[in-house]
Amino acid sequence: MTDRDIPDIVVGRLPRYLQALEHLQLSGAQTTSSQELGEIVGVSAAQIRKDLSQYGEFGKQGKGYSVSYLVHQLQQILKVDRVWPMALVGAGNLGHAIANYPGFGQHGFRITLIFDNDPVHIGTRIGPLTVQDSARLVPVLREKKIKIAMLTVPVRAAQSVADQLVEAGVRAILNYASITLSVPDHVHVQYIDPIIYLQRMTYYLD
Amino acid sequence: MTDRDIPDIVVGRLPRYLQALEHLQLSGAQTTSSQELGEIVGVSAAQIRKDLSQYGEFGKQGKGYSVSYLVHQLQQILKVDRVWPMALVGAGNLGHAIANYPGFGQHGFRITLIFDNDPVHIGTRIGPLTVQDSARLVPVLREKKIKIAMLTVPVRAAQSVADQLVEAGVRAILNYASITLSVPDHVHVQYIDPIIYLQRMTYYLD
DNA sequence: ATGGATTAGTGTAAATAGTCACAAGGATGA
DNA sequence: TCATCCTTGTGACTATTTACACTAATCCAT
Repeated sequence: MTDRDIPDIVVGRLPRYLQALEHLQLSGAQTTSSQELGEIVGVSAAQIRKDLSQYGEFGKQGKGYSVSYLVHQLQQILKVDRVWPMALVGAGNLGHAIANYPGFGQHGFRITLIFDNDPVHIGTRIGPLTVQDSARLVPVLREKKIKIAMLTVPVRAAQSVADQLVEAGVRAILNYASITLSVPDHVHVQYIDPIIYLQRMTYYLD
Repeated sequence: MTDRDIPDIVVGRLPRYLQALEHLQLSGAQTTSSQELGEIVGVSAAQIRKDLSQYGEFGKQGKGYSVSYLVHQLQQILKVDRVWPMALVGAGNLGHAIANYPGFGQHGFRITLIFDNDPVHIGTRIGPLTVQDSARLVPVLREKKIKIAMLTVPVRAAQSVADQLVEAGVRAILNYASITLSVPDHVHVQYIDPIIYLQRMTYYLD
């Protein structure tokens, strides 16, 4: 079902479909169509149908898609039909904001560990968690079998922390530091850098 | 020079080249090559040469690129060779973290206005700025000719705030709310939603 | 029941993006 | 000076992605 040869660009759209479907669900919609969904996410109806057809037949001709069923299917495809424990490395300003953001838990992503290398932060509490010393990062992540980590450390520390995450068996890194990380092929990295996005938009301004 | 028919996907890579070049600059490098740059950002050397060739000839055969010259050129192309005043709408947790992040200023993006509609926040200070009532958003942004805004409001408010931003003449929105915004063609939107990125990675996990 | 309207899934064509390989320009060292 | 080594810029080619158009299934109003 989830063959590896489905292009990454298709995979990248699935979470946006899911997001829109969950909003539809909240607003009480029972069914939707590729047309409607496409208008919400700004993608052509044909594109959505083709993307979904990579994984099966989820709709009914003449009727559309059952919202709850499609939500369920997409959750399975994206493997978010379970709870993912995550580690957060970096307990600075951004780290705190992220640790306190309820959206992760609402979508099955649970921050279970927070690390920092600064003695000022180590031992302090953020919500229900205590900030641990980064020195113990590798053994702890290994033992807890953590597969996902978020990186909110300064640029100068990012690559070295990433190396440790890889060593600890982490397979997915959400990187907030403004640097391209070098990791093995089996590790996935996604970048969140507001500057990059802003520069991408100023290009089009006068 | 900056023709509109240069594909968006090319434009999207330019900020990453610039980021890498600025790091090279900090580490003291005088020149670089498409080869080296490609290794840093994880893109083929030919891709980089082709992307840059859309805008001119910036390198020297046999020698490579002058780092500082290419930085300068990319800054011009991306229009970040100036200071952009920005508005921040939403003074919650995330809004505070963003307002206090020094990276924006370091790259020529200056947050000059902060808005919120919650009386709890209105009037409070964040750094040198006072949080203003969202009710005054449109006239104030118009008067100050603000072209870029960052959105850190709850999902339920995001579209309505976006509509106001458009009305106020904003041309670029960096949206942190997990919803696809509907805006006119002349307004650019970039999305920062960690859940989307995480789901994109869990797909590839076991 | 029936005809018209709707909508999914899909094969094919078109458009877009990326890779490759090479000519040409410039640097370097004997 | 001249031969060799680098590295850019680019045209041709390949691969990928998107759009289009059509069939078949379903719904709904009459």
